[in-house]
Amino acid sequence: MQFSKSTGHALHAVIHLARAERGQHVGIKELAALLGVSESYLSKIMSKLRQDGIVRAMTGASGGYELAKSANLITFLDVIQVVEGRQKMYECFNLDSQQHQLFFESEEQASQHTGHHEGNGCLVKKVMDGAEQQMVHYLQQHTIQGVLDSAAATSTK
Amino acid sequence: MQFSKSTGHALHAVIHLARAERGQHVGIKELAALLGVSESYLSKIMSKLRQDGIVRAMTGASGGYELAKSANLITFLDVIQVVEGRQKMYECFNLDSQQHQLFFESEEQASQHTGHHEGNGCLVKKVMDGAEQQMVHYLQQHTIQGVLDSAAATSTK
DNA sequence: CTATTATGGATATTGCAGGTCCATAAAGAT
DNA sequence: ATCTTTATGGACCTGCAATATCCATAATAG
Repeated sequence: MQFSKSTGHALHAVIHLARAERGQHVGIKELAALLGVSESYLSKIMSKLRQDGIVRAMTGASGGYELAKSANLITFLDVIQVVEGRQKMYECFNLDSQQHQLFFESEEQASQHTGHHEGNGCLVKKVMDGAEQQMVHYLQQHTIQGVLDSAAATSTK
Repeated sequence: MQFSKSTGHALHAVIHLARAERGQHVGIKELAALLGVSESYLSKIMSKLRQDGIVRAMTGASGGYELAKSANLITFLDVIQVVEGRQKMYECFNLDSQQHQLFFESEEQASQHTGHHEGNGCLVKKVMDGAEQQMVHYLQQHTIQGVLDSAAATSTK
C-alpha cells in the first residue's frame, strides 16, 4: 500500500516546471539531474504526463517540457492518477462467497418484491470506498500552485 | 496503489468471526471455504492477526479462531495495518535533490538564527501525508461492529 | 544539414504479493 | 497413551508489475 516512486518523481517534476518561467522549456536532462533519476526513466513518466494533458513537450533544440495549463488548475490527484491509474484501491474478490449471502439473506426475500437489490454490494467495499474518497477529495483540493505558495510562505516566515 | 488481496481476506475473515457466537471457535477450513481461498494461505493471514492481538487461536480438535476483543473495538485500520504494515504511503526519494534546496534556500538563511529548520521536510510529502491522514482517520472511525450493524439495517429495510 | 531533444518499442532486472508444502506443536477425544 | 484435529512457522515457488536501460526514429531550431 504505497505510492510508486514514479508518482513522487512526477509530482516533483511538475512542481519544477511550475517554477520555471512561463513559455520556457525545461529539458529532460535538467529534470533528471534535479530529481536524481535517469533521463530514460523519467522520460517515460513525462510522456505519460503529456498524454494526459498535464504538460506539453517540444522536440528539437531548445525543446523540452512546460506545463500545459496553469499550476492552480493541476491538482495532486491529476498527477497521481497519471502514474497510478484510476482503478479503485479496493476490489472485493469474495463476490460469490457465502459471506455475502449471509449479509443479504434477508434482503434476498425483500428483493422478491422490488425485483432488484436495494443495498447491493459488499459492505467491506463500501467502507473502503468511503476511505478512498476521503483521500481523493483531499488530493483534489491541493494544487501544484498550492505547494509553490506554501514554499514561499515558509521561506519568508 | 491498491490494497492487497490479503487485506480483503483479513477483513472478511474478521467479520465472519464477529458473526460467530461468543466463545465459539471457527476453523481455518470453514473460513477458507467461505472466502474461497486456500487454507494454507489464509492461515498465514490469520497468524498475523493473532500476533497483533486481533484474534485468538486454539489448536487441537474443536480449536480454531475467535476474536480477541469486542467487534466494536476492532477498527478497519487495525485489521488493515496487520496486513499492509505501518509504513507511510509516500516517502520522498529526492531528499538531496536541488528541488528541495530551491524550496528552502531562503529558509536556509533564516535558520542561521534558530539553528534548525522551521518548516523542514519535503512539501510534496506534507501534502501526501495529509491525504493519508484523511483516509486513516476514516478507517479508524469504522469498526467491524459497524459493518454488522449496517448489514442488519440493510436486511430489515 | 546538423545538433538537439522527445518518443516509443523492446528488453532486462528485481522485489514482492500471492500461493503451496511440510514438519512440528498443541490440545481434545478415545 | 496415542490418535486425530488443528494451528504454526519455515522454506520454497511463481508470476507480475515497478523499475530501469538502450536504441532507432521523428521532430525542430539554428
